[in-house]
Amino acid sequence: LGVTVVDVAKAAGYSAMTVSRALNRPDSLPAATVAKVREAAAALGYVRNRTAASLRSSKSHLVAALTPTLTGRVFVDAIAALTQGLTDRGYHLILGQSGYEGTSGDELLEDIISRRPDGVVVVGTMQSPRGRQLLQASDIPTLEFWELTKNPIDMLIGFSHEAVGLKVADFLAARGRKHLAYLGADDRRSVVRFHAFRKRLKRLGLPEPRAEFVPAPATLGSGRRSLGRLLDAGVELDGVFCSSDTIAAGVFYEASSRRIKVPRDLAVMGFGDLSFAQDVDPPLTSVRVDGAGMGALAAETLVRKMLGEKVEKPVVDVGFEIVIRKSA
Amino acid sequence: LGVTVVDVAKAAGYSAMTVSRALNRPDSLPAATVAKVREAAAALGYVRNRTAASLRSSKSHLVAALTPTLTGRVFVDAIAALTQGLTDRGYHLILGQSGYEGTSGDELLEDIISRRPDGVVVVGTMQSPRGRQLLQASDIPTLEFWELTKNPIDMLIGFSHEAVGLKVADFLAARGRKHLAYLGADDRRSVVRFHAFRKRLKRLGLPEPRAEFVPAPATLGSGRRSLGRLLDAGVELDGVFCSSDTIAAGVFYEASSRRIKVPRDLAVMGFGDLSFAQDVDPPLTSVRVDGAGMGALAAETLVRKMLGEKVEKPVVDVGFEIVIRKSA
DNA sequence: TTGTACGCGTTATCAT
DNA sequence: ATGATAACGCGTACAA
Repeated sequence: LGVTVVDVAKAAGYSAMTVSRALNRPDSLPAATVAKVREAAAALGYVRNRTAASLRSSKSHLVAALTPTLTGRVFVDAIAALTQGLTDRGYHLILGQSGYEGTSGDELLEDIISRRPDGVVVVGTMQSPRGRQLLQASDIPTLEFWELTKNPIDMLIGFSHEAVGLKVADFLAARGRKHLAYLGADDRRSVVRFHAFRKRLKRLGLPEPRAEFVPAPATLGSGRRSLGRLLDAGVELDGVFCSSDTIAAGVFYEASSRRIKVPRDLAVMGFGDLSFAQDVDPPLTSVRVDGAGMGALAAETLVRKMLGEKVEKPVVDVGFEIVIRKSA
Repeated sequence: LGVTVVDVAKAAGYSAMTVSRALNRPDSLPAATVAKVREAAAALGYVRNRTAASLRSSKSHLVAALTPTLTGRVFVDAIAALTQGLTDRGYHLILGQSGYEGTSGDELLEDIISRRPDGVVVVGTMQSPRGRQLLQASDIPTLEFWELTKNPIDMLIGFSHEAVGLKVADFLAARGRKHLAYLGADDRRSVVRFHAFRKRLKRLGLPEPRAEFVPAPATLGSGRRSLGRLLDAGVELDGVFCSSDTIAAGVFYEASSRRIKVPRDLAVMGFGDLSFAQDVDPPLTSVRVDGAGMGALAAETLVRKMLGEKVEKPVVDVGFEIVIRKSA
């Protein structure tokens, strides 16, 4: 592994430069030369050193992702697609978790920048002012991911959690539901959906919705218990909007154990359209978000920018879709 | 961002070397010197360049993870814990997905090695001979993760999928179940569990278990349909072992819709002990694996090795546990 | 088509 | 306690 281009050059009877060229841009040399170099490289077990290459060319071919603790199926799909898209284009993804409070977000960011990534994906949005400044000063192409926000640093791919809340409120209201509740995790995006949900209901002249929040990540059990609490408190209810399909599944269980019929007595909406949504009883009406698609688009967009091409649409709202099944 | 140690040195009235020392090993200098250097660095917005540092010191502080397409909750927990453990110790994780067949596994590996990671985590085990050779030749500390195998390259942290199959067979047999089936995804580890399961049943003199495999990742729906197929075929059944809790949930649904009582008529065992296992009806008996614990241990072990310390137990079987609830 | 000289930013090493 | 020098391995820029 201590083999360098110079060693390969000697073995092949060329100079280091020719080796470099043969390996990186084989088209610019006679096939014969390339062949000899490749042979020598293989014989010596040469593996190029991208650290050195990065230093010299100031291109790291590295993209850093800053994420809160990864959780949620759709989200994992998105990261997987992002990773794949980058890998396919010759980039590697390095992961930085901003979730835990061990390192402050800004420390993490500086840590990341010290690697001189060619691009950065910020999941959620960069809150800290110093962080934003650091990113802009470094003029590293930056893409915010997952949620639409008002002042993107540069590129942004996501969907509007507020729009979700509004649309679901309309949807349930249009179906004649009046006494609604929101059951969700307490992460920020879920809270945003709730506020929009409430706001729209108010505008529609419907009663203030009840809300039950539980610590993320929400589980089936917490959904079950959330509904239980509401019902035990005697709250009148004919529809619930859950912050995840998992919670909705819990609602199904609790409703069933109390002989409450879905959707007759209670309309249930989930979020995420997980794979099981179509297979539960009744099939779950949910909000679908294309995580994998977002990840792939993010990879493509970011790479384009990193290559210096112009990105025609730096901000993309990928939207969402209400998948209507039987539960609401 | 073009600020270098030399710039900081000038501003602080020292040499580049002193700046380097002040930033990296502050203890080795007078506090006053360190303070001045820090001040100058902050004023100039200096962020160290680890690419250059890596090249010179041949320590990248990078760990590469080679994973099949990430799927499964427990598994994601493990990766999250691994990332966190490494980050806390000053390393970054770079992700390489071996799942997709776009790049061959070996290409991916060479790509990874070109970054000169200080350590590599192979999820699952390195199959390809050339891959193994590449890793051993490079003498990069390597840790195989997730499943116990016979010839680890070096370090290994995981559990025995074979042991799971055996133990579950014993468990169901001990409870008097005789006509068993295995419902699972077709990934390799699931298949290993099945073979062990069958082998042990045979030794116990029980009938050959039926098996239904579906393409990974398995969903609730596929579990539901798998059971349906067996039942439609008139197979006699008093117990099933599922390759994931998700499949088991599907079995619950199908059983319920056919008026089959769990566990009276049918014992159901899951795998993974996902968060919902305790909240379904009846609570699901499952095999628990401590993903987060494994990830944390892997980080600790690998870092120890990378620092040149001796790793007393290079191979750790973290085991598993059957969590007995009501479904079996 | 191929080679030479130099520099990327840092740190190891030896000196003072 | 601090500095001078060189070197890590590669690619840019130019030359031949």
